[in-house]
Amino acid sequence: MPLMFLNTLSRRKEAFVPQVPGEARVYACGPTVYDYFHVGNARAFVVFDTLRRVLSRRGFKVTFVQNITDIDDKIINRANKEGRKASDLAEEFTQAFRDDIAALGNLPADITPRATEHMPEIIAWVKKLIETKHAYVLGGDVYFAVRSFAAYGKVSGKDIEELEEGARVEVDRRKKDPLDFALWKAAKPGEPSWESPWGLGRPGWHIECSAMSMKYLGDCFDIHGGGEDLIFPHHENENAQSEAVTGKPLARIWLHNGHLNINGEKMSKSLGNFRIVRDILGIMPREVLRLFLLSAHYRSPLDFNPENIEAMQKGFEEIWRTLGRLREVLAFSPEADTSFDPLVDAFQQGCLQSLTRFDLNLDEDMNTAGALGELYSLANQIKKLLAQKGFKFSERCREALSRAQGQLLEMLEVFGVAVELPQKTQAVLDLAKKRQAARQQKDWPAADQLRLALEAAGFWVEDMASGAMLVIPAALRITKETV
RNA sequence: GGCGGCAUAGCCAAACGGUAAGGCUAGGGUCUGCAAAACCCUCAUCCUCGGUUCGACUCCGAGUGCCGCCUCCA
Repeated sequence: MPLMFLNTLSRRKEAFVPQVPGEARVYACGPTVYDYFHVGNARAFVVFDTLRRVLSRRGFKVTFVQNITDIDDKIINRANKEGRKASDLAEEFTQAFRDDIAALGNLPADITPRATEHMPEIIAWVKKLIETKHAYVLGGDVYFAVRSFAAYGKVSGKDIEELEEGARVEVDRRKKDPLDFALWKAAKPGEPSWESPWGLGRPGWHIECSAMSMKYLGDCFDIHGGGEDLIFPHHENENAQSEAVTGKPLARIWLHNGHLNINGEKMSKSLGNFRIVRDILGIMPREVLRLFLLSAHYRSPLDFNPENIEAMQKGFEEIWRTLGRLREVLAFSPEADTSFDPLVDAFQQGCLQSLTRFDLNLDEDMNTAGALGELYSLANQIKKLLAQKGFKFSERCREALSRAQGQLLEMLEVFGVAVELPQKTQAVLDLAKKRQAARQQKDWPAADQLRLALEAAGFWVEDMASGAMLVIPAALRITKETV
């Protein structure tokens, strides 16, 4: 079964067939560094981080490129407002982006090209577009002529004539066509600028992505991804300025994630209804945020609200608890009793089935929501086996549980969730020992007291029917302040 | 106005023609020194109306309702 993706370009599901067998070259649009990124941005980042994990899991050697736009109107505007140098502002938020994306748990991109470090490549592309008559110079500006590229509109499925009727932008009369967009902008006094054949200036928004993606991934790479609000004009323009020259689409498959809503409305900078990831990670575990962001199919809208987050927190705690129990139980010495072996067979089969379905879901247009269901299903099967009353954990059973533990961790890894259970300190071990002793002597007040002490130390206590006591690290939690 | 998407139980959310995963919540029960946890059981015929089919949540048409893009935006 091949990986399938719904390609924005063709509007249909297509099998993933990379240009170079066994390799996957992926480009995902990164941030414009003029502010901290918000949860809506994070959705895109997490979705495409998951994409590369899925591709890796499927055995592809992935090259993942994510750009950083560090020169742009918004950066200049904010810098001006704050009386700072644009480059300083960009530097600050580039670093913030790197910190936050790591805190989110994303794998670092293989390459994180910055626009300001690729001026020669960008200028070369603009020149090439002028030479091939797809662009023209107006004063110190250079524009792409959309009419020169017959397939303009193919990415977004828009009709060029319709677009013009609805055009809401104020039209620069000098342009040949209202839809023509800037490849190069002449610098205004005081603005950051670079030398070019057209005088001092800076690149337009779209050209950097074309220049950098093709530099690192080639003319026509495998997957290009971003939020659905980038389809037009950003990706449309990126493709136009590339394909006009190369004759090939910039990427074979274009993937776009749906928006993150907040109270039913798109979370966005301009609406002002955004929550920055930096703050959110201060009040909730990143594991919960990631699971939440992947709890709906990537193309569906997803609503960021306290109820949905709380539900995910509960689910995460179950998984955490299951892993905690496994750690405890696997530390027990094996029992000789093998009477439960038939149960073990069914258990192993069930686990394997969950894992298989997990992968099938991911193969099918990266259905993380379906895959998450299988993850829970596996966790439930483990919990049920652990809960067998009087169950003797024979060597065979322990092996099965251990395998299931590995499977669960594998699944979590695809979601970018690495559960690191805190180790029990000597003090905790001592408290646990004392509590067991108190229980054996039926000294209930002491046992309860010790349980409270353990809870204060961050560990849950679970008494098993067999008399054994599990000491499980308490799960990370959302702090009181509601999201 | 143009283009696109979505409508599944109290909430979230899968299923890509064969008779509705999973999570949260809720109710009932079992277990337990207590508490916690755990375990068991219960809870939808899939917006409306037509059509195609042996058979549709899944395909087609119409309607209704949301949402997004068409301007910076992940």
